[in-house]
Amino acid sequence: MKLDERKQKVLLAIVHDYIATAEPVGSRTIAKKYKLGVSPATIRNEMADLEELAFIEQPHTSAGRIPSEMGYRYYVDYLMKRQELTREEEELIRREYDAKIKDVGQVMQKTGQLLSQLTRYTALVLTPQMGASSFKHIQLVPMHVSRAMIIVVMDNGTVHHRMIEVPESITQSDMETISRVFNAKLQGLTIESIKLTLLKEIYFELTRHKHVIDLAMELIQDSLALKTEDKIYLGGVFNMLNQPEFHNVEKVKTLLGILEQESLLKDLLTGKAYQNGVTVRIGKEIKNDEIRECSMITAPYSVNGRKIGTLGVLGPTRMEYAKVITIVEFMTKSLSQALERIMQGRGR
Amino acid sequence: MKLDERKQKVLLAIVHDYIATAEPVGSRTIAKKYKLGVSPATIRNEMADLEELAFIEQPHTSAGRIPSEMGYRYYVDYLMKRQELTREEEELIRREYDAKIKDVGQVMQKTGQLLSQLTRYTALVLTPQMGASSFKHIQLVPMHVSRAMIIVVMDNGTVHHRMIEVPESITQSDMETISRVFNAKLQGLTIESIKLTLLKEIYFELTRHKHVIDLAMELIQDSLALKTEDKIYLGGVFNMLNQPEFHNVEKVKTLLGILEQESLLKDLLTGKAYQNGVTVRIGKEIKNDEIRECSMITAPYSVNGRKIGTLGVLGPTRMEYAKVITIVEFMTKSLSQALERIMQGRGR
DNA sequence: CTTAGCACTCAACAAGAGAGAGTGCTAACA
DNA sequence: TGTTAGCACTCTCTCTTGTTGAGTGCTAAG
Repeated sequence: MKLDERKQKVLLAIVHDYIATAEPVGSRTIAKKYKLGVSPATIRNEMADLEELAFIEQPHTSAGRIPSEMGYRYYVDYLMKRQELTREEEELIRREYDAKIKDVGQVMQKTGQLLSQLTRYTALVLTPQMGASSFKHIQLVPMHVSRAMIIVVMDNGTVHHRMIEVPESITQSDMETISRVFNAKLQGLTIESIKLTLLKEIYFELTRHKHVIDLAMELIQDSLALKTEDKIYLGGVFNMLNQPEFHNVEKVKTLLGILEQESLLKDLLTGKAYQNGVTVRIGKEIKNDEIRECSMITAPYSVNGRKIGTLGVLGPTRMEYAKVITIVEFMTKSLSQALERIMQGRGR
Repeated sequence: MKLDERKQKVLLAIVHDYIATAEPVGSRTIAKKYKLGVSPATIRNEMADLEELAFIEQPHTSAGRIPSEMGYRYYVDYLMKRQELTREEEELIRREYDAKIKDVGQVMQKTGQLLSQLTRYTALVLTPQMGASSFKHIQLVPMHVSRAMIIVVMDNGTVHHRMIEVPESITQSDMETISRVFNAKLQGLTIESIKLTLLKEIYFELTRHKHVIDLAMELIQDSLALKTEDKIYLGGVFNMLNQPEFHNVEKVKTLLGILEQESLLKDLLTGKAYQNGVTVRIGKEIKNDEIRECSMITAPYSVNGRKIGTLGVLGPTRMEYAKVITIVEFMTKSLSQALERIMQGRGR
C-alpha cells in the first residue's frame, strides 16, 4: 500500500506530533507546525482519506487524529529516519560498561539500567543461554573441621560451588585424591555420557569415602543439568509511570502484573520469529491479550557469533521508534562485547 | 499515658475497622459492629475525648475518625494481640524453603517473595554481611588454549572466579605449581597481613609467570576487599497498588522512586537502633521525608547467633500490624535456618 | 484542486443542587 | 453523674446543567 507524497507527509506529521505530545493532532496544528504549504482545510481532506484507509483514527468526533497501529507500522516501515545516538550517549554507554564489571550478573543489570535510562521506557534483558556444557574440573577444599567446599568448573566458564559436611576422618590428601580421580575420569563429559560403569570405577577407587563422593556427584549432576536459569533483568519499570497513558492506576496494575510474570516475559523475548536483527512489534502484533497499547522493540545479542540471548524495550505504542531502535541495536553490540570480555578473560 | 478501658475499646475498634476498610469510622458503625453495649452518642463523647488526646483525628467535619500515628503507636504497644500464623502459612514457608534452594541469592529472593506474598505489602531483604574474611584457597584451572580460570575460595564460604588469558607456554603442571605456592604462602591471611615481603617470595619462586601471578593477585585482592555488596531484594512492590492509599499515580511514583534508591533503603534497614528483635516504625518514626503514610516493620536475622542482615516490610500506616509482626519474626528464623544450611553444608 | 466560511459535535470544566453520613450540642432520663 | 435520644448543622460526594473551545465535515467560491 503506497501513499502519495502529501498523505505521507501528513501521516508523518501526525505520528511525530502525537509521539511528542500524546494529544490528538488537529488539522490546524499540522498546518502551523509542519508547514506543508497548504491550508488546514486541505489537510482535513487528506486526513479524512487517511482515516478511511485506517492509518489514523479519531478518539471522538471533535478531537484531532491519532495514528492507528497500522499507521505506526507504515511509519516504521516506510517513513521513519533512524535517529543516531549522540556522542554523549555513546560515551555514557562505553563508560558504564568499562567500569568495574566483573561478572555476568552485573553486566545484565547494567544493561537493563542503561537501556531504560536511555530510552525512558522499560527494559527487558534475558540472561545468556550458555547451552549444554561439559564437566571440566572439580576441586574439594577443606574448610573448617568436618566441612569442605566442592567446586565444579564447567567448560563454558561457569563455576558452581557448595559447602558440604565431611567425616572428620577425611584428610586434605584424601580430598586431593578424590579430586584427582574425578578429574581424570570425568573431564569433558556431558551428562549423557556419565554412565554407570564410570561411576562404578570411581566408587571402586574411592570406596572409603562414599558419602563425599555422593555429594560431589550430586553437584556435578546439578551443574550439568542446570540450564542457566533464564532470569530476566528489568530496568526502569518506574519510567512507564511518566507516560501519560499510564496515568490511571488500573493500567499500571495490569502492566506491573505482567512484568511480574517471568515466564510470560520469557515467551515475549524468546519467540523464534524475533531472532534476526531488531524486531519491532506494535500493539496487537505482540501476541498477548493483557498487554495493550504497547510496543516492543527487541533484538538478539550474541557471543562469538552465536545468539545466546535477547534484550528489548517495552513502551507505549506511542513510542519514539526512531530513537529506540538505534539504542536497542547499539546495546546488543555493546552487551556482546562486554560478555565476550568477561567470559574469555580478555583485557579490560 | 493510660486510657480507661472503654476508651481503649473504642480506639481498638477504630483501628481495627480502619485497617480493614480504609474508611473513616463513625460512631454508629462502632456501636453496631463492635457491641460495646452503649449507644452511638456515648461513643461520640469518647471519640471527642480521644481526639483531644490526639489518638484519633477527623479528615473533615462530617466524616468519621481515623487513628493518628500516635493512635497506631498506642495500639501496637498496648492493645494489639499477636495474630499467630495459620498452619497453611507455616506449611507454605517450610515447603518453599525446602525446595531446591542452593545458593544465597536464591534464598534472599525467595524470602522477599514469601514475605510479600504473606503480608501483601512490600518486602525488603538485605543481603547478609559476611564480615571480613581471609584467604583460603586458590586454584588455576586450564580451560581452552591460552585461557584459564582462577578460582579463589574465602574462609567464610564465598567463592570468586574469573577467566584470564594465559601465555600458551604455561602448562597444566605450571598452573598446579602456581596454585600450590599461593596456597602454601597465603592461607588464612587477611588483606592487611599480605605484605610485600611475602609477595616477593612468591614472585621469586614463580618468576617465569609474572603475568599470571599478577592476575591471580588481583583477584585475591578483590576478593579480600569485597565487602559482600549489600544488595536489596524487593518483593511485591506491586502489592502496594492494591492499597487504596496508593490509588493516585503521584503517590505511586514517589513510592517507586524511593524503592529504586538502593542506598536510601539500605539506610532504612541498617539503622543501629533497629538491631534488636522486631522493630515497628510508624509514619514519621521512619526518619525520612519522602516516605509518607507508611510504616515499616523490620527485624535482623542471624547466622550462628551473629546478626548479619535485616529484613522488613513496608506498608501503609494502615497496616495489619498484628499479623505482619508475627510474619516478620517467623521469617527471620526461617531465613536464618536456611542460610545456616547453605553456608555450612548441613543436610537438606 | 484548494480554500474560506460556517454549522455542528463533543469532551472538559465549572457551578449548583441534593442526598447522605456523621458530627456536636442540648435536654431528658436512670 | 453518666447515658441516651433528638435535632440542627457541616461537609463531601454525586448528579445535572450550562458553557466554552477545539476540531470537524460540508458547501460553495476561487
